[in-house]
Amino acid sequence: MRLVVAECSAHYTGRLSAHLPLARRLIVVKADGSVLLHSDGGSYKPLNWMSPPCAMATTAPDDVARERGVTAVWTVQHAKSDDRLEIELHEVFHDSAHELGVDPGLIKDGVEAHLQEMLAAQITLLGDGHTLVRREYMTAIGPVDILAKDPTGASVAIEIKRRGDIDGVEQLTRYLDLMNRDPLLAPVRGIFAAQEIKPQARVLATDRGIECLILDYDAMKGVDDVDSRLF
Amino acid sequence: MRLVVAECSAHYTGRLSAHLPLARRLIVVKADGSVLLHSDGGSYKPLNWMSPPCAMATTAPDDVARERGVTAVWTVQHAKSDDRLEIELHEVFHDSAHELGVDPGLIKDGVEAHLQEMLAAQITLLGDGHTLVRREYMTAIGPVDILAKDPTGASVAIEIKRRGDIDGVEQLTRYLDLMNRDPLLAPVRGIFAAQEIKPQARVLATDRGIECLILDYDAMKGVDDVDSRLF
DNA sequence: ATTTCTATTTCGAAT
DNA sequence: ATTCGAAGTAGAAAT
Repeated sequence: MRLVVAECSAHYTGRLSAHLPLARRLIVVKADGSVLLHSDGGSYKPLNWMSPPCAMATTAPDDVARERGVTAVWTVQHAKSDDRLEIELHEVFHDSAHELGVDPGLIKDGVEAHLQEMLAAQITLLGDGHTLVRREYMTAIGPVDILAKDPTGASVAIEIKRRGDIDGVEQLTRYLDLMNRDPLLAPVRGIFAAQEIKPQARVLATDRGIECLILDYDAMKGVDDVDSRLF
Repeated sequence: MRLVVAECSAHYTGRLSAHLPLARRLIVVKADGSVLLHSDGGSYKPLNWMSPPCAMATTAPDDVARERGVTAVWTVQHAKSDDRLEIELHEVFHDSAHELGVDPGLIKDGVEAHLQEMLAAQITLLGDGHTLVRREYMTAIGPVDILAKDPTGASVAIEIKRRGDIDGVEQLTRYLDLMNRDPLLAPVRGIFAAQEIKPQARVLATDRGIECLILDYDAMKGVDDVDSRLF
């Protein structure tokens, strides 16, 4: 990994064209050839970048560029597309190289799958008397997150999202349309369950007779932990 | 901006929990307090990070940690949420600070808006005899990208995307449902136009009687440039 | 300020 | 290898 702090400008052409005016920035050249151009603010997204696989060519500036104070030109070309990033370096304030080796990578936990597990284990959150039929109930157009039965024995299809927006309602609607054509299942009621449900999604769901359920991750996790401790 | 290359491990808790095992990495601390943890590969996304606004506290390791080779602990706490990133530093190979100043920012061009402009200007791409009614035709649930008329005088609603996927078809379907209830407009035909259309989206569109149109950005841009040159 | 939508999205899983 | 959905999405535009 090479770290360069320099006054520079940049030009990207590919999916779109973009220009970065002259300013002092951090340039990171990774071991795989990818390049990041970072300013001293914003978030983790660079101002400009080139993803691997790509290769960098360093050339001397032409006379016109040298007049403008350019000391070197880096052309980073993507290997598979015609994406290209051209960086004009002016004054260089820092330049160092470091051997980092391969990274073992990130280990995460706590996402949609976990919500599904916990709701399946705490199915009475739907109301007393509800029972779990199964998770990932398979239909012709894909798996429904949870299939349950309500106290009267009627089927309930549940779609789970971390953030409930309109797409999730559309998805559940397609499942319900299909499942309600199956005489062995029909009538199937729908529940849209998420940690947060956007107003537009709630309106659409309600309009289609789909119930909305807010999932409290921490509360469910608490119950889950208590359950685990009982063993 | 501070650049540190060090052997380190990290722990994030917030929207999820994640752990980063001990390895040599680049740590960037930006002027606004945000922190990025980069490995020597992958894409522009850091392995772990903290977005602004946030604050970093440096503490000495406890005895147990010092036994493990920890030389310092950085705790980065988000100012508005309870997101927290904890970095345990072991051996430090590089540590430097740089004044970068405010960045003028990126200037881009060539996106969906441009596709819409060009298609409006080259409306006969829909077929000879088509005429433009207007761009951003307003309906109760939002603006349709382009409203046109075909050679028979029938209305045509066009939804434009750079990448056409199932959501865009759903969106156009909602517009068509609504517009076809208006006796002054009905019948309204739909065209789904995009630089690329995913197979699933094409199937859904076709099933709903919506025509698919692939937009060739470069070809349209060429025509656009020629048009411009005529002035 | 809040919501919605796009992205040079990136990333991972499933097909 | 593709396709599809989720993201600690981030960032911009519209409300």
